[in-house]
Amino acid sequence: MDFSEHKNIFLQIRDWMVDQILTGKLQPGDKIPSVRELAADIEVNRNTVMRSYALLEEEGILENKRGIGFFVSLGAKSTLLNIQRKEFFLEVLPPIIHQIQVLNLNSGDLESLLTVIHSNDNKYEKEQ
Amino acid sequence: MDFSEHKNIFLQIRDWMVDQILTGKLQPGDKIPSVRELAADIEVNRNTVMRSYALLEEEGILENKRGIGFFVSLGAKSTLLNIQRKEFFLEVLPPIIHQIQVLNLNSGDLESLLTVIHSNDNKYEKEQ
DNA sequence: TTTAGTGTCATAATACACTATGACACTATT
DNA sequence: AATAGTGTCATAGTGTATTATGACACTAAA
Repeated sequence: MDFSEHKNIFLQIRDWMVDQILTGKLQPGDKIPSVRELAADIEVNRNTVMRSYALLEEEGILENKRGIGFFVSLGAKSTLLNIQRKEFFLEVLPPIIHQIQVLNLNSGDLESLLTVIHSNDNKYEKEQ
Repeated sequence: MDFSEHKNIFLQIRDWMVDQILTGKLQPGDKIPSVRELAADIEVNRNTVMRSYALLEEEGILENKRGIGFFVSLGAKSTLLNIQRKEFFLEVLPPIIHQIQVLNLNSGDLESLLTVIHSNDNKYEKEQ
């Protein structure tokens, strides 16, 4: 994991974990790397990882078994879809739309974006 | 101007100034608010505004006349289009596309986005 | 019971964004 | 010449993210 200059590390760790779950690389019920292990892996302090995990636990994404470790909660996927969709529509999309207007980007410029959107139109299971 | 939690203030000021220029609210050649004036307006320290202005000057967006103030440079608009478009395609768009895939958002969900894109298809002056 | 692995808490140190403030050089105006 | 408005620089203080490290309670397995 490589960190961005301008966003807090503990939030980037949280986002990375969220992505792992939403893409299915981590399944509900799975044990996730221990605080110390992940910290060593990504060369970050234990306390920083702990802060990310605590945040995810507060959000209902992770569960904690004392002395054992953190696990992906059973409802994590649907909870995350709600949280992330809400954030996307409220926080992410509006400035993006504004940027597209201001930079005057058209269908040709955003071909890759349109392709992805239309491929989602053809998926059967909208929710799981 | 209201500031986001998780991004440096001096960068948000820079982004706001960029937006003012790209939307035409500030024109090339215009004098922009003095360091002290803007700082007072948005209730931020002089040094923070100074840092934003210095960054914009370094990027070729602003020019400085000693003892007088900062002005929007003549080439600011095309310079900004280059900078912001490059950043959009390299830094902004890829994670957005990834989010749309992961959250399985389709044309219906992103109607407002598609509307803007297609309205840009019908504009005559692609560059100015 | 011992050992190793978990999370958790506390403390101190470092880095940096931001603030607060004063001082100075330059420019335009009076 | 005096004044007010510009940017600029320096200094010190504050808040907070991050690091570094040690200690402790809990759990599982040897």
